[in-house]
Amino acid sequence: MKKRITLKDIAQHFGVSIATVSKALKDSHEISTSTKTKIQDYAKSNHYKPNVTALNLLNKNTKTIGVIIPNIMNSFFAKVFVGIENIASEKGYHLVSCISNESYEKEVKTIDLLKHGSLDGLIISLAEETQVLQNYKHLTNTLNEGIPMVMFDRISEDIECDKIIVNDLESAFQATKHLILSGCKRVGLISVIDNLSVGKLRVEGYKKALQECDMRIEEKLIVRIHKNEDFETALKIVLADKTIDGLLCLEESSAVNALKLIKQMDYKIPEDMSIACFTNGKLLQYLSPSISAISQHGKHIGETAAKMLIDRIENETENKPYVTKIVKTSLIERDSTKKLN
Amino acid sequence: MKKRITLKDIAQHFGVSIATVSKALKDSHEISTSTKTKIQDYAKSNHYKPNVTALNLLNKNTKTIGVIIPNIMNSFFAKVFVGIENIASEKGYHLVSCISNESYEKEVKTIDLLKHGSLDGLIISLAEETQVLQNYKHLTNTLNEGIPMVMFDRISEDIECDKIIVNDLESAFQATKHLILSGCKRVGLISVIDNLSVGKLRVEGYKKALQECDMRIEEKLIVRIHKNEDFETALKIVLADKTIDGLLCLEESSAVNALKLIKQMDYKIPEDMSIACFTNGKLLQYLSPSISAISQHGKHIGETAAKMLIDRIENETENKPYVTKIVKTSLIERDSTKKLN
DNA sequence: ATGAAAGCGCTAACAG
DNA sequence: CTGTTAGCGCTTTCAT
Repeated sequence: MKKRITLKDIAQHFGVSIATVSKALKDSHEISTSTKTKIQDYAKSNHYKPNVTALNLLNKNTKTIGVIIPNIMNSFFAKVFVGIENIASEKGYHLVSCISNESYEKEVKTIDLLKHGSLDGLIISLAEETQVLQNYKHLTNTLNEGIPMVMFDRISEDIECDKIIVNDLESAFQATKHLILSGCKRVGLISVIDNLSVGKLRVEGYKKALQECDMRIEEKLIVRIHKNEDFETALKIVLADKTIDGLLCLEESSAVNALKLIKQMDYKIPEDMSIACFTNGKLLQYLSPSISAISQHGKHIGETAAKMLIDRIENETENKPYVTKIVKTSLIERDSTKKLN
Repeated sequence: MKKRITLKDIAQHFGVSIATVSKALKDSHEISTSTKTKIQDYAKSNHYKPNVTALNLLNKNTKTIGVIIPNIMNSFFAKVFVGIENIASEKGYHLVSCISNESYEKEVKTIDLLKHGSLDGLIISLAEETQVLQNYKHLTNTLNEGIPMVMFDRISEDIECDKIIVNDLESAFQATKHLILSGCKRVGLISVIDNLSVGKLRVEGYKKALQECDMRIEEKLIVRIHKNEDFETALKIVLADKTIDGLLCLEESSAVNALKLIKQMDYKIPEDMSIACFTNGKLLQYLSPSISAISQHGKHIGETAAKMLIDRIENETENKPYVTKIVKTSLIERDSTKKLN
């Protein structure tokens, strides 16, 4: 790397002290106009740029936020990331971003790498594996070391920090009710995220809706599909029961997969089967039929998370109590749950 | 932020010098075993972590790579990002990531923010606006300041650095030929990216294929739709010509949009109209019919870019000539271009 | 108006 | 074996 020009270089060039140069470049009144202009001109034409690392060392902050996301190919997380980036860049913060890839080990390693002083704060959504293991030591340690943290979506009650989530239970409740109101008599649930906190909450919301509508909760209608299991097989087993006429999928990809398979099985949608799902990805509106979905407002979540964190970083003295913000989802009704006349 | 423990703190605690502590923690042979163990134990139980900023200042590197991407919601860029992240984290580099949002100004601002010393290298794909303005001063400056850079996909010939691209021209050529071989007599082209270098190359490839097949190149079959123009209107104007029976879309979203509209116009696909497009997003395989697409192997591009950059960073002395790597795309044939019997 | 000195946290050469 | 010193690039008192 070509050596960058420093204050020292400029000082030597003019035979003045480093302090003078520093002040001159800051337009300090302590320095005579003539020295100031000659130094400023020289600095400019030689592309002097202050060394951020040195400033960080001095100021003990880095204007950098760490972002740990399970999977950027997931449209919800991508949207959150966009939101975080919006606010961060607006407020002059850098984003050091990592993809945990749902791995506990990667998450731990990443945090370890990040927190060694190069970071003012952290925004994180837990890896699936971490939620399964429920081992949060890497996070509590980070907090104990005084690094502010905001968790979103996949959080843990056991960690004391600011959080931002959606009303998962209620959203599932509403979506299920929507399916029932659109004519479904027997609604199944498909979860490939039963390991996640949000997955469990959504199941509860589903159950609550059934209860409220005086429909029986049948465990066999709740299909939990894990990583190593075959989606198609699992789906077909449930759908052997031909009275099922509605499906709540707890995330986008299982809805898309289900739609494809169900169409192949010669169901008509929504006539024979209605489908709704969580996470309003771009995909859903283009499918035939388009799929009704719960929008989690990812961008807004990201923006809020960034604001909360930056607020925490910049007002550390205040010692505000931790808050958990809840973002209300929106149900976007599409053809897959069209009411039949 | 709670104050982190430093070498100085440890030194004071034991009444030894900072240097001794530093060496002890490095398990230096210069230090007696007893001092080493007591210092190491104390450091461990007090969660001593070296201050990375101080080390960066000392070593004049940051183990940090800047990544500037036009839009993370685009599946190609998301895949590239995943690839970059893979390699970077494997080699112990952080990623400072920014989304330019296709804006020249954001790109310039970002680079300005990043390059002031907190960054060992940069990976970038140009914003659309930047490619239109063809103003690359922010990039050439960065290079002149000795910061290694790798450009991918949306590059400029005017910038001297390592690059990695796909064979856009040839890919379009092959896709067009594929449309023709599957029975199309008159192939239109839809470009919403005519501003981009890659867009222009793809048009050339399309033309080349027509020529080779002795088909006339008709400018009116080449639809260039810009940001402020209405996609639907533009598409319908071309499709007033009912003899068009094939469509090459230069990126994913226009293919998806076109499919939807064309289906609404009661075309049968692929019987009446075949469609192929660039960028193999997750969407395409789930549409009815599924759309044939050119995979640009984003993840591989990302990995390659990261490797090239890190190589450049870690072997700066060598002064290797700049290379442009070309990644070969793959055409994934799906139902939208099924050959008719 | 300018400069000397201390210090941010750490390392490394050199002394003792 | 341990300590002193200088220095990475910069800012900020405090002298002069």
